Amino acid sequence: MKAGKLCRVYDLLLDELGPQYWWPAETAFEVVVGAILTQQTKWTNVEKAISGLKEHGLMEVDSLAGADIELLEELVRCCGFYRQKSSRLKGMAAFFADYGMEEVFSMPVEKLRRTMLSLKGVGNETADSIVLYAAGKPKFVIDVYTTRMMKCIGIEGNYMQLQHMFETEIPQDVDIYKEYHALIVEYSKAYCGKKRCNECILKDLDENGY
DNA sequence: CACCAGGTTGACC
DNA sequence: GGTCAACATGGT
Repeated sequence: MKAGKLCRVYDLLLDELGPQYWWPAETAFEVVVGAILTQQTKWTNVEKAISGLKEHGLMEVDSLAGADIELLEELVRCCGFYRQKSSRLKGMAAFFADYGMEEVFSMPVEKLRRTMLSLKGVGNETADSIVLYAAGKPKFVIDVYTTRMMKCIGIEGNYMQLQHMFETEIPQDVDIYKEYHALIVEYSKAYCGKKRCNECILKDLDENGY
């Protein structure tokens, strides 16, 4: 890609794993729903909830906004935090029903980010996932895997610091942002335990000439 | 049986 | 402006 450390890591991850083509979803709205559901739970649980929502015709703005809260709780229970997630999904849908998803997603990146952050249940990571993967705008998503991997190659910082670093050191490209985040997650899940985190990435960089 | 998962929130320094 | 328990289920 280029010469910086972050670019070399990207090249290594892409070579080892190949493109991931995130986010797995049929529609932009499904990305938003998945982004809330996947918080602190495994994706397999989210898939179950999503298929249940689809079976009940709730994977669309208006129907989800008007859904019965007890039915929602039942459908998303497999994702944990079901009381919070059910009401937050409904609140999110109500917001998009009011303002229109097209209208909202056409806002400039930073304004869209702030708007998403104003929703209950949407913090930094979820907001950025929505901006990048649902609205298709350039925002780099930081998560626990990213923080851990950066720490292991000698880079520490809070969410906004790490995000700023990524956004200034790699090309500002939506597809690269999408792939990079996905690659970090998949690499971490595949090769790195909770403790010995990403020690291996340093070895890989050296041994493979990145 | 203990621990973790593609976090966020509100309370409290 | 940081830290921390609470939120909850399902898999290993």
